[in-house]
Amino acid sequence: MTTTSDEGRPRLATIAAEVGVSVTTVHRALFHTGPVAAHTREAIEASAARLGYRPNLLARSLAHRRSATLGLVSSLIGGHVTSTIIGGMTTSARALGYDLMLALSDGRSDRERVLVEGLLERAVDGLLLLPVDSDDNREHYQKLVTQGVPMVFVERHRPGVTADAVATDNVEGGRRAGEHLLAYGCRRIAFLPPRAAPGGHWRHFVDERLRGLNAALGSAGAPAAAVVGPQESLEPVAEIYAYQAMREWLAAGGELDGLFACFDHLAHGAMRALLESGRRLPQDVAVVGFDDTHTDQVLRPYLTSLRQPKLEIAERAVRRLVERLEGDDRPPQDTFLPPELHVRESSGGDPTAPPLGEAPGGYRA
Amino acid sequence: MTTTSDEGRPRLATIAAEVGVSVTTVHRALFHTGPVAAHTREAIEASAARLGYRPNLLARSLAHRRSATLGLVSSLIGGHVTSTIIGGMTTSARALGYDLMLALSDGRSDRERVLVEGLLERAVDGLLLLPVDSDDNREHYQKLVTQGVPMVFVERHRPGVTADAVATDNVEGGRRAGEHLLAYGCRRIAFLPPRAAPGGHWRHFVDERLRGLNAALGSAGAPAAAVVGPQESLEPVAEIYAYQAMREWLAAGGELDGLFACFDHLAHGAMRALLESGRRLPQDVAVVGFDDTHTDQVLRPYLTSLRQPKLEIAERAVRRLVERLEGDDRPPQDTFLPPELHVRESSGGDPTAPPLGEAPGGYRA
DNA sequence: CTCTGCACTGTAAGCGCTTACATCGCCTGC
DNA sequence: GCAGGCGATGTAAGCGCTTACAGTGCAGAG
Repeated sequence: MTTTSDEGRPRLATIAAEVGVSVTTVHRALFHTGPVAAHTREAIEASAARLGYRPNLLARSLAHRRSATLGLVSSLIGGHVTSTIIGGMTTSARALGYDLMLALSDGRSDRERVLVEGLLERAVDGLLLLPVDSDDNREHYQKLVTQGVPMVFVERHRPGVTADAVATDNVEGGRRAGEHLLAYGCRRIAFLPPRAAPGGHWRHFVDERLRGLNAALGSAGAPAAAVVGPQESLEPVAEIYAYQAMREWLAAGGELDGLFACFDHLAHGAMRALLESGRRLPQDVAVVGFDDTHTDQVLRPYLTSLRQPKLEIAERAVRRLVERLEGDDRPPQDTFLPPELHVRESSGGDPTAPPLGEAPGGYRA
Repeated sequence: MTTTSDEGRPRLATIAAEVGVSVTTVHRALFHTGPVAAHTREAIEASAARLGYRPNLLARSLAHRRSATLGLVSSLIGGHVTSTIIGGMTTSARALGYDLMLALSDGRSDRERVLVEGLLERAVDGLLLLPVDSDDNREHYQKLVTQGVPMVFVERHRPGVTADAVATDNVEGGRRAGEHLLAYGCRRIAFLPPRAAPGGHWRHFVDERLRGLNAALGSAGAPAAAVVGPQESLEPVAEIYAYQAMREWLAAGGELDGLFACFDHLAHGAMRALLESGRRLPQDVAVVGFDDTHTDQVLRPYLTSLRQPKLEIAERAVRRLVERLEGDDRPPQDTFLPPELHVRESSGGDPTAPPLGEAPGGYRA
């Protein structure tokens, strides 16, 4: 069970023996934690270099009662947004002297609990949470909060847990989408949510974005958005689900001149269905998505989309957590950052504006 | 610097004191490492449960000289393939009792070295490496190998390092693409590599895929593939780069009836340029990509693509590493897994086969 | 010339868990 | 009735690093 790499791994004692001083002195020399005579220090540093000494952070952590490690629990990792945020957090954390330990729940809330416990056993100093978007673990998280485990929720609804959160302002995103579609002249605006995922995964996202949309419509005196369904589907690929849902909805007599899709993948599938139905985009239907993926700039018509400030979210979440670790005990706080609207061809933006070159005014299949 | 959550955290000694036995006995009871009288065990378990005892894995690791943690160093995380593989590895690792510690180099090889050192200081038992695809760190890795650090390279070329590797068989992928295009009737086949990335990032991928392609062409007596350029570009988004490169190449008189793009994002951009040039896909030009992203099934024409066995790669890499940790010392081995070719509309596949419904035979912009 | 102070070094007691070794009954076998 | 064995428990010495507490010796102050 012992890794071969540990066999003769040098430690402080190895150097101490070589140089002929105490372990304490070696420690002081290498970690600058006390005065050491110049020649002693040199001898120690030389010995350390020659032996290829590498401190054992496990031991340091044990002694310090601090591991300089943050636990990261995420329900998913594959998506553009999530993976960018996770990447940003590892980078931000490292800049502050912390490393990240990654645990993926694959969307299962029972597993999530186990993973969190595992991270705590590993003595992470705090938790960054992108959990499953369900209420199953509310009590568990709240209990950890009362136990004093520092945690920050990232891009997720916190089901009644008194902890910090940093997230995109989805309501504001919905509002901006709505205002934009209204300004473009749309009057019959539809909303396309994802399929009802097992466990209610995206529920809060969806609710918030729809709420913002309807807020905008409402204050302009426009009717509330129609919701494109059916949402019960077994199709797991968002694009395909959206294509099917939009087709069925249109076939059932759905009418619209504007569409806000809950995220880009859905918009892409829906646009395909709209184009195939003979509608022109954006003349007949203007479309707005959410996430601002690269595909938006390749798939015609170029998709108008809301872009989350992903790296800023990552950076703020990590910073907030580290502040907590370092003693800040202000009451937990929500930080909502508004997404940026990028107007493109699909909702009347300049079709030549995207980098892929000129194109005809409207776009048809 | 002490996290608040550590204050009164129960330890073995806490339970021992409560129950009135020695720490050793508590240890034996909780970790089933020796005989304990039934009533003693019950009392200990009850106490542990009431106190919410959570073992400190740091201490265990220190004593065991084994952390049950694998270090994962990746140059990137955002992409579909990489993030799926990383997700698969965390899952596979956990199934074998290991956790993953994630470090991202952002494509900088100097940083990569630092990250690897950091992970080793954290006493990870072994390394999973998806490093920058350059030779900069060859010596460093080789030195670690000689020091006995167990490591497995994943989806990456190992520049002369005697360690295990698990990766897609890119040469075979290129060959399959070539054979497929030939069978479809293509005679003037072009290859679209990514822009020359700073640091030569994708170089080995690219070389291998091209080599396979040309191998297929060669054994069929066809001329070698033309390489679409210019590859010097500052455009970082692959789709956009590909669009521009293909346009320029066509404008400069490039001719082709088949295209193998080094990965799907490139194919998407290139197809846009081909369609805008008036060519029909696949009648005038058949296109094959690599990665099998979801976009392939939304963007018309649906793209023929090679799919890496991502989860199998993840699983095998982790398994190989764990085998090493547990004493297997067979000589390092390369495992290459062939990608699956998924034939779709862009190279003559049934245009109705993809899930998005029927479509006309050819496709034009 | 003694005293204070500081630069330098060492000793030892942890951090929380592990484990080799020792102890003490008590049961079984002859 | 006693050796041997085994079950149940304890003692203590680590794992590698940290740190409070003590020492040295030597400078400069008084």
